[in-house]
Amino acid sequence: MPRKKVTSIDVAKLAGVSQPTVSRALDPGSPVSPETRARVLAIASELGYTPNVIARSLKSQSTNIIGIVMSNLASSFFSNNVLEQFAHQLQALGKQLLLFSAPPDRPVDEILPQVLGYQVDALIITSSTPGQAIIDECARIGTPVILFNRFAPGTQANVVGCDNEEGGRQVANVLLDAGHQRIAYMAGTSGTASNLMREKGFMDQLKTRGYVECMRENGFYSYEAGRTAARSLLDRDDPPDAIFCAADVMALGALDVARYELGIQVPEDLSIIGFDDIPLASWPAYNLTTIHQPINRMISAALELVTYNEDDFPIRQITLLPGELVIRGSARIA
Amino acid sequence: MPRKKVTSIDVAKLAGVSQPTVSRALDPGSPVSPETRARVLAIASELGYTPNVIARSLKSQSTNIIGIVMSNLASSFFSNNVLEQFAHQLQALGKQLLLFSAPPDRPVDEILPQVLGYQVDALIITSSTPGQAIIDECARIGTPVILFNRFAPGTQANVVGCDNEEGGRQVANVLLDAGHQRIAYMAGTSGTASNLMREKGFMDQLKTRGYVECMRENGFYSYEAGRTAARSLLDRDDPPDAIFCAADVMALGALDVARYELGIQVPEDLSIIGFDDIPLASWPAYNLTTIHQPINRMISAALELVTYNEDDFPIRQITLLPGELVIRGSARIA
DNA sequence: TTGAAAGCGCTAACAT
DNA sequence: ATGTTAGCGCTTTCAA
Repeated sequence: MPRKKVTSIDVAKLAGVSQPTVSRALDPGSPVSPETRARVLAIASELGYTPNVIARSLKSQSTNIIGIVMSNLASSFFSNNVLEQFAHQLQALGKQLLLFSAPPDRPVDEILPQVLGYQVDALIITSSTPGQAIIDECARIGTPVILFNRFAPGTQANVVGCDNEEGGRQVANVLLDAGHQRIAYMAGTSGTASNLMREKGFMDQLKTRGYVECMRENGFYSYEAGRTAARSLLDRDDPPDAIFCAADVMALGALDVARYELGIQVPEDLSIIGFDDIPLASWPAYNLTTIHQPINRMISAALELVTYNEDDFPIRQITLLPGELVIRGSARIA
Repeated sequence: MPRKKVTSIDVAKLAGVSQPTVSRALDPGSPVSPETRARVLAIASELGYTPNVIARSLKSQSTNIIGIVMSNLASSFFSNNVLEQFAHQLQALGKQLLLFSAPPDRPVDEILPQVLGYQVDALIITSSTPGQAIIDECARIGTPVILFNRFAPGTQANVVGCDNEEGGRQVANVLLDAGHQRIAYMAGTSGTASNLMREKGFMDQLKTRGYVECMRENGFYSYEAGRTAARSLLDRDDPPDAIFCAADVMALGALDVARYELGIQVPEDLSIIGFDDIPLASWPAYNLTTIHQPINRMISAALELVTYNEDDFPIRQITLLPGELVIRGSARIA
């Protein structure tokens, strides 16, 4: 038995037809006589023939492959949900995901040329923001780029995300409304648009309402970073009575440090609010008050951009969907 | 500006060389005069030329794409770690991951032909076990298949996994050693090899040591299923004083139900032991005693199979790496 | 309805 | 060291 894939030529020979006829028989839209089609399909299935998608792509200039660039897959507890949703929805459309895991310390631009080499039909980027050059190149060759929860000021890329800035403002409001006096912001991975916008909305709104001396601690989107940042904040002489964490996973770290390392009562002595509403946030061990990202609607919006017609291409779209405060038990608020 | 990818022909024209020379200039191993190579590379980078991997694959019969089939990406808290590791390691080898998310309720065999259509160089399967026909087909065309923590009795596929059976035995031993009287097994997703083997090792060892009346509850690899199963077990007239959960994520659900719904002291009144050692297991809110899966070594072993030489193909390999009991605070054991 | 022919962009064999 | 030629497996004109 030869180590060889079955090709349409093999099927054609056995069926006594030409090779293109095999192609047509497999394409429901093509005109083939019912008998021929039946015979070809029978032989194809008998031989276990599967069309070579690579060859088809070369000819048809469309791979049905969507490139997705992520980082934090293991640590954020948010990306994995996003990824699974994308995978399911795209598979239903007959499209596949080519996954690129971006090291958080290196610019995406280094791996994007590689991704484009695979002739992906679209590119979803959920890690850091790519440079202008790459985005221009994608526009030139007609490859849609969707920044998912990433914002690239001044570029032509499409953006789908949660309205992070408004989310930050909401948190500022509820904390001030509840009478918190010493408020802190625990930042996420620096340079990410999500962190920038959440911080901006939060800080701006605090200032607007006359609260200016907000504490701040650098962080990173991970549980451990949340723990570290929480220690810094809570060891101060004037520790905060409320912390807004840029992501749920950091908030969980902060909660654990407060409760199990420092013996601080949450929410009695300290309010903690997160952002994302990951599944863990609702578990009773945490019961985290947070801003819910409308992930289903965000995915749907992204998918529309993935599949839009090339003619629509030059239209740049920015879709920011509102988050929603989910009140649980980690914050003393009205 | 034309909506068209730059091809090697474009580069060739501008450089005043033939198209194959462009190919050679980009391949460090090919003989090209230094001056020519420099000129070609300069022009290529100026035009933003990226080789078309699809075309290359068609010719070279190797795509550098590895197919990976997963389910539970969002819910298990284990798969996402596996996936990220694979992605990183494979990228370092210049290979990419084509991700297929398998619906848990449908057989993998339905999507595998589709995967093979992409001419993947290897196939990693971490969801359910594929049928014999597909595995034979892969063997015939020389595509390595690696079952990751899945076991297909009687097939020729390669297997890499944790020694689940031995892990189950270890748990049986420590629970009996500590004098537990009413022991229960909380099963994972039925039909998965991991669940089968863990249960077998556990039950067999209990019996060997004279304990026969082990309770049992059906479950599924998710937090919610762990909660549901825990309620069933703990609502019994003779509730268990120890539960071995087939996966950490179920154990976390069980812990939360015990503590927050039923007010049961863990580990004083109930011992809970999991399997996997996911990151959450070490968080102080859970502090779960569990069997650690040697995920790094499992990934390495799988990667060796992914990249092995075709000549080695017929050698089937089964690699079972030992897990390790990690003693934390959720079980009253010696 | 079907077959013949061309070609997607690249690599590999051969020739120079 | 470089150019010429062929061909990977498929889809897509174009004829018949």
